[in-house]
Amino acid sequence: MKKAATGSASTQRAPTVCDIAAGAGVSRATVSLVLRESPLVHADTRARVQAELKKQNYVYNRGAANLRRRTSNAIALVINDLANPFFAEFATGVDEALGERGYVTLLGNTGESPQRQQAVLASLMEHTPAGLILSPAEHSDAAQLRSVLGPHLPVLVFNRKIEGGNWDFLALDNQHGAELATAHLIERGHRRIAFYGGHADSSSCRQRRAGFEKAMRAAGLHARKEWMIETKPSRIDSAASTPALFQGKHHPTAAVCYNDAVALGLMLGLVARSLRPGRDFALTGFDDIPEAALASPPLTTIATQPRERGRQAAELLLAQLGAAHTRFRQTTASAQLQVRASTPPPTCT
Amino acid sequence: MKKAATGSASTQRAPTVCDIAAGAGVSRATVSLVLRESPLVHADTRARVQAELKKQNYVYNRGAANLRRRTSNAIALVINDLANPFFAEFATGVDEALGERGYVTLLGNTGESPQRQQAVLASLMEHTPAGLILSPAEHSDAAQLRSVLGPHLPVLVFNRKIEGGNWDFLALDNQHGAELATAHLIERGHRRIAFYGGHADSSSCRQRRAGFEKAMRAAGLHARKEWMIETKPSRIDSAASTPALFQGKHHPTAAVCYNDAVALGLMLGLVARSLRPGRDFALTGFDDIPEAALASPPLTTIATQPRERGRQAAELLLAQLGAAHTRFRQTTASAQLQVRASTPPPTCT
DNA sequence: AAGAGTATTTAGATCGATCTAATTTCCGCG
DNA sequence: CGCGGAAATTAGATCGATCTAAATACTCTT
Repeated sequence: MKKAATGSASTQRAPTVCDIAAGAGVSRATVSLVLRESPLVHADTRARVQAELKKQNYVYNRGAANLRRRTSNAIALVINDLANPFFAEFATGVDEALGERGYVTLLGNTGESPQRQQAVLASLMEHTPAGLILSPAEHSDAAQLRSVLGPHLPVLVFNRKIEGGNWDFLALDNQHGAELATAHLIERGHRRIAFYGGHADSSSCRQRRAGFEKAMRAAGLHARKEWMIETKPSRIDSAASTPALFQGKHHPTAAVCYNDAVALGLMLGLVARSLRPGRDFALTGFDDIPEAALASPPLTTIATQPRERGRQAAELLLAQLGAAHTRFRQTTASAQLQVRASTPPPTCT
Repeated sequence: MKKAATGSASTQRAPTVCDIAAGAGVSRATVSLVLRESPLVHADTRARVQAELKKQNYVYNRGAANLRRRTSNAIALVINDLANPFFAEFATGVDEALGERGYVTLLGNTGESPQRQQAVLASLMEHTPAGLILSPAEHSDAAQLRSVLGPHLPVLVFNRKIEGGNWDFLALDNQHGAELATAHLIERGHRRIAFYGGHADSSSCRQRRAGFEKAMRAAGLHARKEWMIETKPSRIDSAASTPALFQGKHHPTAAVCYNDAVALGLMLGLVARSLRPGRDFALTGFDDIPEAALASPPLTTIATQPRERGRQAAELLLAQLGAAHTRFRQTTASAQLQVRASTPPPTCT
């Protein structure tokens, strides 16, 4: 009510616990207790302090609090390619789940550059985050990472395993996913099936190939070397590499693609050869990005639910914060087959 | 080299200026000066301190520094829909530009909810960011925002003007963009053109409609009320609303769509009616999201270069930090017409 | 009405880096 | 050799909230 007091506080600088304490006629300590909702303070006092907080439009200063508390409510989230819808969805899920639990997201994007990743992490570490969710850039080095992160920071690695890094890891079930896709094609009657796209030296590609081979073996089929084709995991390169599928005497009638981007590229490449995807040739993707459902024909794919993975990553990390960390653990998120029109039976047997 | 010293520091807790000072035989103040690259300290001393910093693997504590300095290097970035590739690209651009200038991004996502926006902003404000880049949720309230943000925080609003908010504003040239798209269709020979999609009460939709009407008027054509169709700005709802275009006696031969998502949805809706987009019906989008180029047919659209806008937003905000803020200013980013195959001339006139 | 026991409040030190206002060191020159 | 002034360094207070340990205020009980 007293204009002078309110006025001077709001125009000068942000009010502090001191100002509130003075206004409410209590000590700083009491104000601090109210802020942290301690049951120690008397209901009447609490009410008086809270009224004063509102009156002075107080905003809590986490930085100051963290200094003494030695723990913060910020979680660093470092993404290898934020512009990729898959990771944007993942980031959305992380931020959503963290926000619900009262945490704040410190964002960094590395654009697949390990150098930039080091720089970004170093910068974020200065803000003493309580933990880190890292979707690592390709060819990340465990030793380098450990040197920026220090030995104590709770870390959850997503998507790509880091060789020699003992951090908790949330994996997509690449192998099982590819197995499902392959089995689906086999069930539809395909016998000559290729595995198309991806870098064979990336762990996710190796795992998907393994799933493919396992399903083929289980059906008594042979996974031919010349039908294991590498491409960059991009639409463009995938489209350009299409001819590699049709070089020998026999051609495959279907392909399990490394991911949706590759599958969509392959569709373009097929069209360019006057083959109609979903008619003359069957193919599956991986990820279930939004476009997959809208391609023509709609793409049969493996759904990984990136937003859900983001939420899961956040929860795994927060769980790690609570408990004393024992051993590092790996979680594998299951993937589901999403059948659409791109996987008809073969036309000629 | 002395294992005991190094060991005890690294296993106990993070080293502070004190530890470095002790190790290098100087005072905390000197270490602090070295950290801030002050020219006051002697070259030899600087070298000695820096060696010690490296030796103890020191990491700067921004929180502590900010407390005294009353300024931080964190910028809050709050996005209305991070899962949308347009905003994901925007966020990528912001983070990129901020990172280059030594700033760190505090991320928040609101999912178009003004309530969540208030909560997210309140939470981020506790970290005393140096500024805010806000892509506001629909129906954001200026007064509410001002109450969370306080009167002094440098703010840059992106994309949606907030009624009654005196903040710097980076706008897309919605009107001119829509004008370009419309003029392009007219130039191709279309006369019966619809404006399809978006919420008529959103400012960006109003502006795009205004551009559409302006171009129509300029060509002596009439923008029919019944061909101004509202949909949610999503693919699904757009596809479902397609029949609205074909109700009267006369049908449009082309549509200027609110954005790419709407245009891609409309394509689906057309196909469902056995109309071939890019053959029997011409349509344009807005945004030039990556999918636009890969749709079939590839979509003629208005390119807004979201990543570039992100960089621009970051630079505008940082400029505002430097100078004493005078008046609030509006910047309008130009948009370019990107012609692709979705806009043929009309089949029957 | 005093004492035990609980409930509530608080003074003062503390977190880690920075700022202010010195103090100390260094140098050249008379 | 000592003095002035620049260069380099530093002790101690400070930022805002929290913690510790102790003081003060209640409530019963007898």
